[in-house]
Amino acid sequence: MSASIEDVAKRAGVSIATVSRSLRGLPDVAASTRDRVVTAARELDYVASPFAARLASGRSSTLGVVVPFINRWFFAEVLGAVETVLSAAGYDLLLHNLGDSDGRERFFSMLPVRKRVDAVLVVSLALSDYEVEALSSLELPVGVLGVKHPGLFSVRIDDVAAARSAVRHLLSLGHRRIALIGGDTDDPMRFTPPHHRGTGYRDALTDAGIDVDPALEGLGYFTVAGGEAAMLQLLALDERPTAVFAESDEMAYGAMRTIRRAGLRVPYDIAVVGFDDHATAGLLDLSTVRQPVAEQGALLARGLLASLAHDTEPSDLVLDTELVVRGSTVPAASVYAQVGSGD
Amino acid sequence: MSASIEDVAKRAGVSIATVSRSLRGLPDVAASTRDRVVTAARELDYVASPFAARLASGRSSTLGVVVPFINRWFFAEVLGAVETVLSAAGYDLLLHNLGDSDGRERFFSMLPVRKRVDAVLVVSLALSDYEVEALSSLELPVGVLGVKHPGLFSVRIDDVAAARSAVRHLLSLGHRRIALIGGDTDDPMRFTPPHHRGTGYRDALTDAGIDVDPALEGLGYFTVAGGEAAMLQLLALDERPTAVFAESDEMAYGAMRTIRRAGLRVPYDIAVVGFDDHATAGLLDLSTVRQPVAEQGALLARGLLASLAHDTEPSDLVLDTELVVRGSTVPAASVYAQVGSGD
DNA sequence: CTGTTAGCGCCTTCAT
DNA sequence: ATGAAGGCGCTAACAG
Repeated sequence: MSASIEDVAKRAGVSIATVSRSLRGLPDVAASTRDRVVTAARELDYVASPFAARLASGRSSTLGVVVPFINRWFFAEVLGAVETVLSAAGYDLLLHNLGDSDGRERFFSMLPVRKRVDAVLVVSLALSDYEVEALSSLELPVGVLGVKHPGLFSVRIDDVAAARSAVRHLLSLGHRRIALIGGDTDDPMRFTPPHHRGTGYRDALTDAGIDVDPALEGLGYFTVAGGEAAMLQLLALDERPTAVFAESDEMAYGAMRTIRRAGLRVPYDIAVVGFDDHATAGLLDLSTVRQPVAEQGALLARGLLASLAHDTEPSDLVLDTELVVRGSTVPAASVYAQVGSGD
Repeated sequence: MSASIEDVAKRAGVSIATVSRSLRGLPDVAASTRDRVVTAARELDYVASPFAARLASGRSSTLGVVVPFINRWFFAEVLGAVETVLSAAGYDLLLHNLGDSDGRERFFSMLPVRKRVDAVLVVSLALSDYEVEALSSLELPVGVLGVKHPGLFSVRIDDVAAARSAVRHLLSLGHRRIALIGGDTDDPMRFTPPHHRGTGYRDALTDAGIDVDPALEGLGYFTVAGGEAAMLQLLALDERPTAVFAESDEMAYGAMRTIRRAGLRVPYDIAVVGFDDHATAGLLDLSTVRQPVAEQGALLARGLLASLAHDTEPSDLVLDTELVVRGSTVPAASVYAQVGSGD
């Protein structure tokens, strides 16, 4: 077996208590003593057994991170940022991927993070009362990304306002018949974005005095393929839209593809705005709403770590988004005429 | 605090040893006793403290998973599959994302998984001797995905053969001037695919009696943007290629985009083959080499778990790949003529 | 089949 | 500034 604290103590000629104090950087240790201990530890290639330390201290230096689908761009991006923060702080990251509603149910009923993490970070789930209660029963700091819950830490963007700004952009270009490609608000996994971004879309239209037309709202399920299919339906309408707001860039990609396949041009026949500013949005010249993805994850992770260190109160942080106008949006065809007539 | 094993023991009227045995499903416990214990545990909402259990047993029921970049499609896909297997088996997953060569260096020198996992799973890294030695020093089962190392478990595909089949496909269509868009073989992160797939490309050409032309090998860095840039250079050649083999679908997407932007047609002016059968390859009608991504992760995870359970010997599993021909590859223009002339 | 009893390796008072 | 000693909560012989 590898070296234990006692081996180090013997080699340094001190007690195990002093070894513990020295190696953890606690005060009240003579510099010379600490040096001897550190040297001995290095020579023995010693690292403390985390389990023994956790059992004795009650702290686990571990964060539980819960994501709905690890293999989607947004979640992977968040996870990467969280991992960076945690590993820099010497924390372990226990990963839980829900996958589907069964996995979700299993997670919240079993709570596999019980007695093994100091805090939990949940990404982009609209939590039910039951789920919030389950998390609260852990009596740990809990952070949620994307939603606000009383008593929980949160970092998010204002999805409603962000969506509104995207649709307003289209309105300002003269578009009046604007479609929505969104997620399923009845999805069993209950993501937060579909609700909020859909609301922002409708708000913007209403504010502009335009009636909301349910026929213009397609379901894209946050995938490229879904965006493609949704756009196909929209093109089949008697009066097709002149612009589309997709609740994610990936759905926007699908929509653009369908539009072009139908022999129409983006943006001249149909303008498209996405949401996220996904890595390839620039390449595809897609106008979109940029949100700070990694930053949300990093800030939430840091907030939780800070709370563990100083017992801070739950906070709610709302980050800014930014409309990025690229080539996929231009004035509606109808506007050219109006402008030409000097309106 | 929450209930401990002693609370359960008292409530069930047995000793803590019996509680331990009952709850872990060990033999030699009377059914009636076990029932009482299980009931008591449920009533108290008891779960064993993993740290105490780990300290006492020496087993951690935890796997360390190391990925180069969590936010790339391939790794996220693998990670998802691994997580599914582990959580089903009651194992915890400790995630380590290397990110860059600094992170990599840090991981292998500090070995933050030390004393906290039962096995380690490393994804797609060409390990240096030093790194293999570091992993071996853990004296744990180690699995690597994508490469073979003596003494380590591995699951992989035959990258050389797979790449060769893709290039052969182009050759069989009559293409003679075939470009490669690959990863940087000098990349400090040293992925395994660039080496092997590049070799397969060159082998296929050589086998067909075609000289390998370094000018036809572009660097796409496994990103869409990189593929785009590499293709731009290839188009600038005096004699441009009639076909391209990209070592990943994402690079192929970039290449296709550049080709079209240049006013050329895929596949008629330039045929494109990718690698992976990425989720959107079908949508983009890209011919490619399908590899079982999630399956590789799942099999490796299961192999490691099996090794923990039965102390099996390290195994090396090579999974099949499959050439998926779609619309991005057709016979070279030159071939039409030949066919037309009755050749 | 069940109970007793050492540890597992460290942290943390409490003394000194 | 350092040491001694009692847990932390469980597992794993060993008895019986």
